Amino acid sequence: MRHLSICQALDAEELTQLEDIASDSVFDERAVLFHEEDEASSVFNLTAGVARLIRSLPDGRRQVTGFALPGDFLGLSLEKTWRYSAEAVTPVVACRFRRSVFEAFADKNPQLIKKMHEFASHDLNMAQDHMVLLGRLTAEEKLASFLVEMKKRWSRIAGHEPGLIRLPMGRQDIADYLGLTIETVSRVINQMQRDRKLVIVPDGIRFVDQNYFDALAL
Amino acid sequence: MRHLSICQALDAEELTQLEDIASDSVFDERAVLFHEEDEASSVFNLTAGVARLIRSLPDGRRQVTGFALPGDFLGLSLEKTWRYSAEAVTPVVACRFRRSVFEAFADKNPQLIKKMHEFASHDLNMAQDHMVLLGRLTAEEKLASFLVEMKKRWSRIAGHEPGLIRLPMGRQDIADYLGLTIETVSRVINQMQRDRKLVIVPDGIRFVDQNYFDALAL
DNA sequence: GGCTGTTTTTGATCTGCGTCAATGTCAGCT
DNA sequence: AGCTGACATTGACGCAGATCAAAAACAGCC
Repeated sequence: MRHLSICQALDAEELTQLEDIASDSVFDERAVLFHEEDEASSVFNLTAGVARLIRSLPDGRRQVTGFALPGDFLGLSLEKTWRYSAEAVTPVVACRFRRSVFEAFADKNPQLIKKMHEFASHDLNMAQDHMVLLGRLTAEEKLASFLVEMKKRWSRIAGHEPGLIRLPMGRQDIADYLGLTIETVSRVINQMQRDRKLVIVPDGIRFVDQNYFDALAL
Repeated sequence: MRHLSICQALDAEELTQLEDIASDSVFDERAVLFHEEDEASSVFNLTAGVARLIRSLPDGRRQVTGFALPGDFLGLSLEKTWRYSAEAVTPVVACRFRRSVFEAFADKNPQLIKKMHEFASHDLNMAQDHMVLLGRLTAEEKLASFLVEMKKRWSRIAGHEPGLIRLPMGRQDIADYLGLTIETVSRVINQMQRDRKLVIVPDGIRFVDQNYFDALAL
């Protein structure tokens, strides 16, 4: 468990204690990390891979509320049940804490709770950005915003290839994230390629005309 | 400052201290409580009235990310700048804390921070619900969900008239909340009235066919 | 009451994106 | 290499909701 960002709040001894209550879990592609409405008995910190966070409607319609990348936390809200499902888009390695232990630990470390609150506030901002995207942007603007977001997020992750925007999730996941259909996602991305705004490469895309994306993105 | 829900976390003495750093502010209809990107120098707790929370795009498109009702807090994320604007939909009375003082107080009361984190987690859930609404529901489902939500929220507020669903915000605000146009909001609500699902009354609506709404709402 | 500005409703028309359907592409397997 | 199943792309068409335009309802205010 190296480089656990939330642990800025802790001193060396506390960090050792936290490591003691953690264990690594590995998930295959498509595996379910946890399911909406199940009891939330764990807190996760993604170490490697990408997961999609999903809310489903009874009739099968899905909204992907976000993608979890290495370094991201799941379950910091400490609610009794999960409010969304998480599924591995690629093979995933996650550092896992038993919820009860993590909570007891947090109760003794006010700085950790404050850090958790900062993370939650950040997620809330992201969620509000995404509401604007879903409610008010066109399909083209949605795709541009998504690609710019992914570029920003990958650039923060050590070992990424600059210039390459990895898109390990499928078109259907992108569509469900942006409130579009798979066909519209495919059409818009391919139109952007025809217009020389980007090139599609294995496992992702590359920007050709960064200005175009900056002008369109939220 | 009566019945400040977050103060469950505090004992009597602490509560007195918190009251000492609070002052009441009054806002006329349409007044701006604070503006997106301004320095967040206050924390608010609505005492009376309704406010809309807004994110705006450079070209004037708006997304209403939420409505604040009596009892709701604004600014608990303790970020340096506001990420959205708040405007009074009706005259508003708010209990106001100077941010620096509130933050210093919170740092000495871990239970208060934990409570703030619970509030933020709840807001995050609401935001995720709203993403599903914006991304995947039809206009009719959006309106039904909105009305059911307002019914639930008013019913928690002392002194409301049961059965009446107050809608103090205008049609444009509802449209910007649901990712629709004002015309579509008007058409759908009036169609529901023609179909005897609800009746439009001064300052709001009343459900006639509760089952219809329960079946449609998220 | 009548005047004025604002908001809501209603109607006619248009269009961006969804739907339906077919074809193409690629990875893994034998 | 050829087969198979999953996923992506492309095309034709349709429709939910947007846009444009006008009328109606309403709230202040003198």
